[in-house]
Amino acid sequence: MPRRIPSAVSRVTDAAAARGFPRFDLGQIRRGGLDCGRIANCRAIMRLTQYFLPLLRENPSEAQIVSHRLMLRAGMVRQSSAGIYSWLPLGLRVLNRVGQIVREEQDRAGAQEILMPTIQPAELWRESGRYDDYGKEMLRIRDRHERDMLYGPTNEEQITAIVRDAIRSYRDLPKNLYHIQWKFRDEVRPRFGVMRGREFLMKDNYSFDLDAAAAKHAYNKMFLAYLRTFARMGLKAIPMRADTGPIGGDLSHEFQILAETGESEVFCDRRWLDTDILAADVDYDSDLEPFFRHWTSLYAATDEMHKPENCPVPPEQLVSARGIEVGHIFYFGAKYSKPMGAVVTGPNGDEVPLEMGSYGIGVSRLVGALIEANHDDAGIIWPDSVAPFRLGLINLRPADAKCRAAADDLYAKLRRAGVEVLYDDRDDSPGAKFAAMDLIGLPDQLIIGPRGVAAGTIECKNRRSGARVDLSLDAALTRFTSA
RNA sequence: CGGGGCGUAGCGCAGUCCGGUAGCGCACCUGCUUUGGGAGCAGGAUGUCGGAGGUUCGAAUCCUCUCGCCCCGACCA
Repeated sequence: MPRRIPSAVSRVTDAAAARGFPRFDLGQIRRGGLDCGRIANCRAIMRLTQYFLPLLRENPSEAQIVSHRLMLRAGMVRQSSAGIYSWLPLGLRVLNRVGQIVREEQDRAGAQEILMPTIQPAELWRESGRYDDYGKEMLRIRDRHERDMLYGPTNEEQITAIVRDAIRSYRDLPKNLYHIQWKFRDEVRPRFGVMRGREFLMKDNYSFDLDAAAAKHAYNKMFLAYLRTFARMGLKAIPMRADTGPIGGDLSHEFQILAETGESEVFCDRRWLDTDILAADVDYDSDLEPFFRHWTSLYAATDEMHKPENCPVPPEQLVSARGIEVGHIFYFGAKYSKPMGAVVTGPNGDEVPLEMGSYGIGVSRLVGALIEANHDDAGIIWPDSVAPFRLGLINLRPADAKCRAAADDLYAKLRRAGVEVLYDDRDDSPGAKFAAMDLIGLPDQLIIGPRGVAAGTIECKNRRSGARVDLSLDAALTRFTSA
């Protein structure tokens, strides 16, 4: 690179550094030593005077349940039509966070990410026989050539077609492919905001194995991955024996979060309430059957699967509650591979239909479910792992030069350290700022005001506990940059 | 898809029964004063009353049709 260009760049980065952006070392970037994701993040607007955060003071009349109300009030989403939403900056950050945790745990479990289309040809669904079965929930579209298309409600057919065309031998197995993509199901009655939308973001994956034993291992891997995924979000999602529904198949578990606003009735052993579902770290390549048996030994079943007359749990030990379904896994063998001709040549030369499973996580639904599980009267309380920003920084008196200097300085240092901090630098009354920050629910708040600045301290408030502590600016910085 | 409810300013609502120049609170704009839990004063802007048709001298209001949204149920990640 010519010499004079880096100097021009360095002037730019000097100016950027003065505004709180990190100074980029081009050499370091070229050597791959600087995380480009972090650079992009550091460029993002995080000042409330510039950020698009349309807060609502009152509850919109169309929103009835708490997560829907709070998502609208906190400027996370706006409704476009029934069950269809636009995601605004704050909401999109959470959606991406949730998606990223799902992605990391899928990758860890050995699944590989792909991206399939939202629009699918009807032909594929005629092959599996589901085109007529699926009914009015499938949004059918006709293109300009009068070809029948559809907006995918799920992707079993699509993935089966991809795999059958690409995989010939049992040596190519196992495979597990996932994507995170928008789906559409034309629900008769969408409700509960993003938790029961018509358009929704879902992670779905599909496992392909040679025989039932290998397929069960794939199922167990996903079972484990799901426990880990939800635990990382601070959610207790109980695996429950479930009906296989229109996907079909032999074995199925739903992962349910207990919440008053859950849409279905679920039953489980009382001991689940005290069970801590850890983000278990188990070797995915080991025999997972003992693990699976352990986590399915305590009774838990959805309404359709629960039969009071032969329930193994005595009534006094049984809990009946409402559940939000955030994940669903299926083992269905050759249900799709057989009619669609997805076969491999086995070890002894026979053609064998692939043994398949499919696994879903409602990514957009989880955002609502997370709020159902984490809020109080003042607003949302984000778990750290999914919070749109780690910190909120409030400058109570932007017009005061000392407050401004202290807040700008802290903001710049936090940004430089890669901390995601939403900075309320607006000229507004203190009460309004406190209320806004509580509403959007960032895990911790740093509050800078004339009182503290005079004493050389800022206040640090934890959103969940409400605990407040006065810290020096340096101590506050260390607290959130040293972890 | 059955049953119910609601569409009036960005949000929350009154006005509709009983037709007569479209209102209130918050938010917004301007100015001044304020500033540690949704500030005060003064001034200002904002509407095809969901849409179409009809009745009438005159319709947010009455009649007909229609669209949208919400709730309960059935259904669903």
